[in-house]
Amino acid sequence: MPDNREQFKNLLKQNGLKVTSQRVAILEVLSSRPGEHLTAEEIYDFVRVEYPDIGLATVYRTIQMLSELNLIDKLNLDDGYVRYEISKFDKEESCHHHHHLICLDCGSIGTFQDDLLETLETRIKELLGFEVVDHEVKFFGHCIKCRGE
Amino acid sequence: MPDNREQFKNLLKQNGLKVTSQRVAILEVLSSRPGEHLTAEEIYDFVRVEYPDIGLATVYRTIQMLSELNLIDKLNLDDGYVRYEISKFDKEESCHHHHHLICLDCGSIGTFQDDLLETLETRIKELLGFEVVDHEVKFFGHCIKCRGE
DNA sequence: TTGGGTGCAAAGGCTTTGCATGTGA
DNA sequence: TCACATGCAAAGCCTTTGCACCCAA
Repeated sequence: MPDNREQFKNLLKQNGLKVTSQRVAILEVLSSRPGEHLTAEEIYDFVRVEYPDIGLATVYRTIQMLSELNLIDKLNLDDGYVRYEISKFDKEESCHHHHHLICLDCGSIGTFQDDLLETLETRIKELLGFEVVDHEVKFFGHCIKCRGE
Repeated sequence: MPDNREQFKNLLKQNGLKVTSQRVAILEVLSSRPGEHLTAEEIYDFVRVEYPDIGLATVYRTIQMLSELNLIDKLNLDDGYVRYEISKFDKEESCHHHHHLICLDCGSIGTFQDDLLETLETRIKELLGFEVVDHEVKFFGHCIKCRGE
């Protein structure tokens, strides 16, 4: 998406960051795979197809930057890898992330959008005085495919 | 709690594991600090007060075992440490864990028990055919203490 | 020109593993 | 006795960092 790419370049400039081919390529890899949850190593492998000379350290550094710019979301499944996916919203609006449905059988990662948690967050604020600004929800279970088998 | 300690010893025996003073001591440390979320290193430091000769590897191995026996729960805050706390239920009943309220200001970790998520889980099953068996929920925000300051 | 970015390799830091010794049952 | 558990140290493994070179602006 050339439009998004322009937005990205502007965002970099706005933050005093330089537009490099590596950064564009890494965002491109993530943008072209929405819903996939890639590890740094996997991103590295995808980017190397176009940029064989890129270093893994650059991937890590760019990932960190993209995360701070809220362009990508982190997902930790406690398997030793941190995974990343492109955010649905480019700006840092008060967007609550979707929930992840992790299949214990095949390892697939589904998603689910819901606003029921806001009820919960209101209740937490009323009962405990804790003001929620973000949340992270993971559901573990069996996906429809694995249940059928 | 001498009663819980007996239960623990029996559980070990039932699983063909030996009752050692190190294992008892480690569970004791976690049992006596409910609601605290200790790293392996912290557990190690506490246990060493009574057992100065214990090895860090033993702590890691015991933690893993306790986790498999569902006696302790894992908590990952993505800060490089995995934390552990004693489970509320000794047996592996269908107990859904409590939610964690993580203060972005002071780092304190509160908890919240709720069953609203079951509604959500029912909806997920109906809409997507995904059968939830466990979940993990973290809320990030500002605790009542930090909000007052 | 010039300060941030990159690649490479080395270092970091939590966790796991190998192995000889120790110890519950 | 003997299989499992422990301690110590080394190895693993993902990630970060140092540094010289490079390149957008």
